[in-house]
Amino acid sequence: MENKSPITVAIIEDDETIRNGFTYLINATENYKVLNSYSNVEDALIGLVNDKPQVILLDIELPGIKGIEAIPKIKHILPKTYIIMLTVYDNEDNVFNALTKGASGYLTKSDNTEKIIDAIQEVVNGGAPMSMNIAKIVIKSFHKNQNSPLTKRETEILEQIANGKSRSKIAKQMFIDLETVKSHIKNIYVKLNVHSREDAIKEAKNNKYI
Amino acid sequence: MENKSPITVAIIEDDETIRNGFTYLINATENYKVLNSYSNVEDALIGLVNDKPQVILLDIELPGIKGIEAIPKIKHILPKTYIIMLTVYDNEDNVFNALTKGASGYLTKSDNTEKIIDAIQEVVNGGAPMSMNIAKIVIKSFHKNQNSPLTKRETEILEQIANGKSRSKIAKQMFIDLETVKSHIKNIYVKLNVHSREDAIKEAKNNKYI
DNA sequence: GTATGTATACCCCAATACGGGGGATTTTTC
DNA sequence: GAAAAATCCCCCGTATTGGGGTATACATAC
Repeated sequence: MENKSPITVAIIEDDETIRNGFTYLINATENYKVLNSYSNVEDALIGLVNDKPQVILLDIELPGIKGIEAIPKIKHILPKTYIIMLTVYDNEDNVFNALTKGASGYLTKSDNTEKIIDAIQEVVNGGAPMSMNIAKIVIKSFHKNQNSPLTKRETEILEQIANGKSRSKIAKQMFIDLETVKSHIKNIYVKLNVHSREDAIKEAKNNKYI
Repeated sequence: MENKSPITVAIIEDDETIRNGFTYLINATENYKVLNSYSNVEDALIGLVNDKPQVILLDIELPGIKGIEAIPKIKHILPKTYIIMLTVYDNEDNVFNALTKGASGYLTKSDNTEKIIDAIQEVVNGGAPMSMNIAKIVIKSFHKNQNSPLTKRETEILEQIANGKSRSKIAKQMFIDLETVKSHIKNIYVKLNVHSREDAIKEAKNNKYI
């Protein structure tokens, strides 16, 4: 298998020890090759154009341009490159920001170092490698509150409101009278202790009622 | 370690071969015990009250009440029980429905059978076990379209609209004039070829512009 | 160095939607 | 059979909406 063209990787990580460690580990693995490693995003954006790696390991805590901000910049010059985030912290905002900006994987450095090879393989296969704690955060973000004060019908209507629908559209779509929708909305406002669509949506999303 | 109280599991799966296979596999593993297995949700809902398992393996394709509908019913009687979905299909809607209703894990049966033990362990540890293809679907749902026709400012405003904010609220919050917000919204409508907030939100979400 | 795109701001208008006040009836659920 | 949920009705004044047209400052691009 030694003739197979290797999976190419680039590393952006300011800690020299970690950077060299990963480089060594990856290069020591058959069919994997580190094309280049960078200590900051600014340098990386210049070098990556020539490297054209399949996978980039991207640290979040970097001097200058942060890892999160780097994602769209990298995607801009290398749209097909897979980005795997590396970090010591599992900050929730960072996780969702990185994912919405286009990261394909997210690993915390507490992971066994060897897992990085599996992660690279997985991402090349179209997968989405995540550390256990990251998977937990991601899945939890989907879970709805089982203790919503809203009834089923009220929840349905609030969801439609959150989709920007007017009362009359909601009425037509649900085959009920406009007045019924108004009644439900009034009840929703009382239950959530709000006085506008905006606040109702905010409150409901905060509490994961919708 | 044999004296440690085992992790208790229940199985809801209509295929007898699979059901018995999992039961055997789990019971054969130290510190794991299948309390009961059911071929349908109706029976399970009666028996589970006494079983009180820590983890439930729940098939999606079931006769009568489907696995997805079973989740809230199970959560209702056993709020602390972890539910791991089992299925042969990785249908997207099913994945998101199961997760919003409270499933903690999602495995496709194509997975190596032994992985079920790891998954049970992971879920008990507060994790979120997923098959590779499921992780991919979940992560992909976060990715935004990098080819949005909307400018940065337009995207910001459309996000606020999707949060139910009025033009005037958006103006105040962004420290710009109401008329400026109106101009942006007009441009958004032209670009997305829509004529209402509702359609703009729908179009933007469909294309993952927001 | 001029064209393009972006963000900003202004005016006018008619139609609709909104939030809040009150009350009533039927269907479902426990 | 009591309680909760879903349905429908009327009145009111204010705010919001979508669409028409126009204009300026600024940056970047080519």
